[in-house]
Amino acid sequence: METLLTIRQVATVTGLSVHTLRYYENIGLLSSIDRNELGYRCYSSADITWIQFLTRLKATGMSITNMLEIAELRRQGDSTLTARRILLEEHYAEVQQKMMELQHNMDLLADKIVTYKGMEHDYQSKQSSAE
Amino acid sequence: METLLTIRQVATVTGLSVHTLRYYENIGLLSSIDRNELGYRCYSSADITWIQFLTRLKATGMSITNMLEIAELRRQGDSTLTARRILLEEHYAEVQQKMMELQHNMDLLADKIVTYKGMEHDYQSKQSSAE
DNA sequence: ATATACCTTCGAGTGAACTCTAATGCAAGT
DNA sequence: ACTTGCATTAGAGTTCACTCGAAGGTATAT
Repeated sequence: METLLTIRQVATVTGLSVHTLRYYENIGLLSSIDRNELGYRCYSSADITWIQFLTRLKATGMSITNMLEIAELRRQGDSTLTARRILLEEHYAEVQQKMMELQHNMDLLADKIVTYKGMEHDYQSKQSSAE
Repeated sequence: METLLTIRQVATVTGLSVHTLRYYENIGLLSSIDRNELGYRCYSSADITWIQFLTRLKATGMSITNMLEIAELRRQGDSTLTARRILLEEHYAEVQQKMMELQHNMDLLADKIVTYKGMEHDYQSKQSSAE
């Protein structure tokens, strides 16, 4: 028999808040989380895996709207595997592009830091010569 | 005599909107933009350079609050050069850290894409054997 | 003279992604 | 009996960084 987790346990495991887990279910990112006899949510290990996948998409900057699109396709079954894989590949390519642009900006920032060091040196020379 | 730019020209050059330029001035990211006889803003080339620097900080994910801190130090003159440089270095280190984490998540996403391809293959075999 | 195309200010509105509150209920511990 | 600690729902509030609208002024073009 599979161990089922409470919402609080899932929050601890995934790093999401209890609020966020309910929010994700409300908007349709999580579908059909089972309830126990008291109406409490019981998460299966498949649910945890799916939440961790969503977390990874979020960590790479995917919007909730795009995650919803993938969640909706998943609900339709294995016939949508290719469609989902293509969405992931597109997202991957976009993020790679953004990372390259970010690295460029970081290089410019590094240049600026060097410039600052030169200015600090000049400023300190001026201060000491004025003594 | 230096060429001074209108707010619209600055918007075109920097890629920020006219609204955003006024917003930045209101909150203190831009200080003492000169006005002409009609009260219109006249941006100097030093102003443009500063705006482009802010744009770069923004592109690397710096919050407006942190940019304000740097802008405030800049207003106090060259004695704050070292303080500003240290803030930049800290920001740089944080972003490098985030980029490493992002790359890790991207690697996991790439693995997932490979998994999907295997699942697609299995699904297609099953479909054709069921014919 | 009037339309257009700018500019000004202040302050309200937007969208994303949560984040929290209120009202309510159950069930085990002291 | 009552507190604590968890759960439920709907819906309101928050934060960030803009983004826009209203009301009004000025200068050039027709």
